[in-house]
Amino acid sequence: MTVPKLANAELAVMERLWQKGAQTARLLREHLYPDAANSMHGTIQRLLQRLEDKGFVHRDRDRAAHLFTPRVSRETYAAGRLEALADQVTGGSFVPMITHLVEERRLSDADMERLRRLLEDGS
Amino acid sequence: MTVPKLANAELAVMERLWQKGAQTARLLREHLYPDAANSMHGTIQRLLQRLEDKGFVHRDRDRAAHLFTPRVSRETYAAGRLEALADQVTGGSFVPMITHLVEERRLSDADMERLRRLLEDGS
DNA sequence: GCATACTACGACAACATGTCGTTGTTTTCT
DNA sequence: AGAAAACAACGACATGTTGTCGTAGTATGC
Repeated sequence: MTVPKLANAELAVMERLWQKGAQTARLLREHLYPDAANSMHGTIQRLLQRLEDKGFVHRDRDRAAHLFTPRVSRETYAAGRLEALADQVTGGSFVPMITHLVEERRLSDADMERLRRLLEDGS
Repeated sequence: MTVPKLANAELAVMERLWQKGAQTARLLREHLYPDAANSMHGTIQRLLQRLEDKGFVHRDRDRAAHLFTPRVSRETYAAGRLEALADQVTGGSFVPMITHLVEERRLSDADMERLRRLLEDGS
């Protein structure tokens, strides 16, 4: 699997990193668990370690409190999961999924328009 | 969750049902576990029951050996999962994912062409 | 009526996930 | 320097899901 799947709590951490770019474990905890049961510190550490193992974050050990940076962009993750989904369900092609969405009018007009432009000239 | 996520073994059953349209538990077992440890019968039953619980198959009890029919099409499932993915990762929009795929040239020329036509006139 | 095939379902091992505690190290404050 | 606070590393565990298997009961066919 090129892009491993993330669990909910892991994704919540990545979400914050995608927004902020670089955070310490403490900052992440304060945002994700505001009512701060202090035990949650260990939880964040665990999640960050697993994310590091999976190659999703870079850990900067220069300072006392490590600084974590996303290594996989949201777009890369999303596209990777989409590829995995396509491989699993539609033999690797995305068209059937998109087709179905278009037919059921699940795509907004704005989305349709942006896709058109994207496919026309790549702009 | 509108379209529940299926586990691998469950998906393998649906895969067969999508191809064949209607199958008994026995037929499914013979295809999915050809080396037929007979115990696998219980496994198939369990999987089918869970699929029924999730609303993915219809169970026809008229005959002795129940006949199972898919209730959710492959396209509906794929699109549903895609929606769930979009909700989870890109705030509900599909465009960022597709954009990324196009930019990385992960879409075949044929797929690009089919998408263009689809968006142009819905054909 | 008996053997066969099937359904229904409880149980379990394996695994992933989220949480928490402990231990040792580094930093900070006085 | 020395105590207190913050932090990293990691083992442990409860929980939920998944795939598998066994058993008990029921229907079928000979």
